[in-house]
Amino acid sequence: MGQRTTLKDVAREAGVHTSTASRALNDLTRSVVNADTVARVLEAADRLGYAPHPLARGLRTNQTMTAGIVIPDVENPLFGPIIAGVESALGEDGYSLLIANTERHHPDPDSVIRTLVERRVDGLILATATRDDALLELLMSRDIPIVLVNRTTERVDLPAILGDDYAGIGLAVEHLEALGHVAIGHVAGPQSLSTGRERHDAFMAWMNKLGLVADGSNVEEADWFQVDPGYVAARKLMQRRPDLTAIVAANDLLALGTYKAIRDMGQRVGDDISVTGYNDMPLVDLMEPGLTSVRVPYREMGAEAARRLLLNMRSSSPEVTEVRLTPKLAIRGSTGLVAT
Amino acid sequence: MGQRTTLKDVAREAGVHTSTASRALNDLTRSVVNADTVARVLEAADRLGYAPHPLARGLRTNQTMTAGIVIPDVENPLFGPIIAGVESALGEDGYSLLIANTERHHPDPDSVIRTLVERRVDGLILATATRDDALLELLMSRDIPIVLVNRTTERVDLPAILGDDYAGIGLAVEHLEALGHVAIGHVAGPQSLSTGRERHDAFMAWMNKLGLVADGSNVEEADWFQVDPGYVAARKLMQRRPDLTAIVAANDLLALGTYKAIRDMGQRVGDDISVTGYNDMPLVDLMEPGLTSVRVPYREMGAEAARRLLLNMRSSSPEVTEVRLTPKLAIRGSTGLVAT
DNA sequence: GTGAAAGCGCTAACAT
DNA sequence: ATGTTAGCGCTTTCAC
Repeated sequence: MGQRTTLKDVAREAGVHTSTASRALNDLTRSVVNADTVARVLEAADRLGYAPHPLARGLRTNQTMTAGIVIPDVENPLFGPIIAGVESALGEDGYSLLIANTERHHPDPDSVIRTLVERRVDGLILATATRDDALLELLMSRDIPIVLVNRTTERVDLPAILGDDYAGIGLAVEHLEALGHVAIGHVAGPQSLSTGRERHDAFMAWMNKLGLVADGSNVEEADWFQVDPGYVAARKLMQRRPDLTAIVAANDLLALGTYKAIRDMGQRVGDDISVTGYNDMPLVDLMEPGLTSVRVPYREMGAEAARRLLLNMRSSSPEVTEVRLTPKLAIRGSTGLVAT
Repeated sequence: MGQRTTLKDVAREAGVHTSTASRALNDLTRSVVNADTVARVLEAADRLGYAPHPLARGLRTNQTMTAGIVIPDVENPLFGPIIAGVESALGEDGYSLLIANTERHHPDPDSVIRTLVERRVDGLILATATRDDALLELLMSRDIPIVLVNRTTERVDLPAILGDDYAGIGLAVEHLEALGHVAIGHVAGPQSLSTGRERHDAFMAWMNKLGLVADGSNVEEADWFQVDPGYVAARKLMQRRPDLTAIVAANDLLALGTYKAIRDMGQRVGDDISVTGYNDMPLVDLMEPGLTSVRVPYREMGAEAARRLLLNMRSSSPEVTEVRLTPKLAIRGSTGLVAT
């Protein structure tokens, strides 16, 4: 109830000056203090249940010991694991996580980041595909360490922790090819997003690599990473190329839209036309048939981003490496041997 | 790059003392300052891009302008909307949100909350079912305003924003009864969680209210809110009561487990046995058949919790009201007329 | 209506 | 090895 115990209380209790108590409590300066003074201070701190005031400390040291994460859409289940990974890795170093949600159609998405900056976060993790605007300038001019996660942008000289979409799409295409599929189509995501574009490019590259035909007629772009756009795109694709026996979708929602389109055309998913998704979202294993999907280690991605951020916050010459995490393929009923 | 502009800079620029600048910048004290002095200060602040240092201010005012939210499992898609609602409502009042994840099987779940308390959050939203331990004492002794969200506990004198499970289960049972179902079973959630218990009690109450038999033989408890425990419980239930034509599951995952069990026994979901879920998670509409489910306004729940918290942080006599938000029923293919 | 001065709790440069 | 002192940037008495 009453006042919280301060360093002064601890110092008085241990019979030393506050500065000595401060030094004794700090790992880095402890060595300079007499061993049994340290013991006395620690004991007093412990007994009084002392916890340093983060604001006072931060004001002095110019660090808040918080990082911020900017999420484009917290309601997307994708970000849960990322947040969990970030929070957990930051926590190990005593950092806390401030969360900011940039809803779609947010009036001023930048204000969200600005708020974080004004909060004096020590670092920032951006899960938003950052566009090339003044915002990045602001951030970099403030010398706030930044790590991108999941999506990246063109222009940047920023560290990014990403899924290896090239490898992931490769898993899907190779799996289909091994099942005998030759006429394989791609329901692509919006090419304005790095994930959409990269998966598309990877698809083309793998098709070529495996000697399969990819002339552009077997690709259709969806407007948005959602079920309905996936349905629309898949329909177009199948009407143009009725010979396709397999479709690689750029994410799970597009794949589920593709399910619908396949059924609409009187075909069976997995038997007549194989489908693969991307992300392995919760519940896609329970669809009928279960969706074969590329699983991206999102939690690990978040943790890795946090670790990179911690490193760069400490270092004066931050590394800008791009890390690609290796995905796995979860094979289920939506893919099967090519119909003969 | 260089130093950030401080209040001192603004004051100098406006030709006034820092204290005057402070008063001019603060909504509450502005009235006491000469109108054109205010204008001069505001202009200077604007021109210099001044943003107050939250740590300095917080140290002085003893407020951090942050709230914390404790989530039992960020990876559960349920919490995305809650977080979004909280963050958005807090943001409107200038508060930021610190997130803390208590994974299941976390070695020391309390340490998570303790961290938040040491961070001096101004308020706390708990989405965890708080057990009756010393922790709550700590929190209440610190006079930190708390709001529970989604789950509640027995003992407490704490405000809580919850779904109206009684009404929600009522929607499901009445819907089934209207379809002609009489022999209705319940796959219950863990009775140790408030949601599990409340939905169970609501089920019994509604069955009685509608004059349907609920003798306990038509209820089976699942160990955990997951698909497999749901499967196990549903199987047991159907073996004991082969006459059931409908099953109300305590959440969507249990309902999907029930799907499996129904199929295992050679029956068809929706045609032979109707199933309802609870929560209306993403993708359950795309299951085959689409799951009829009780939709809880989680985003609104989060927003409401944040608003209550803001109120209680301001007030010296916090309200401890419990708010129940009204759910809706999303009707899909998993429920149909009783087989004749 | 405005300025002067103190102080929130801590750390760090300087002195001893 | 410890104490003294100053100050991070702000708000808020208290004077005038």
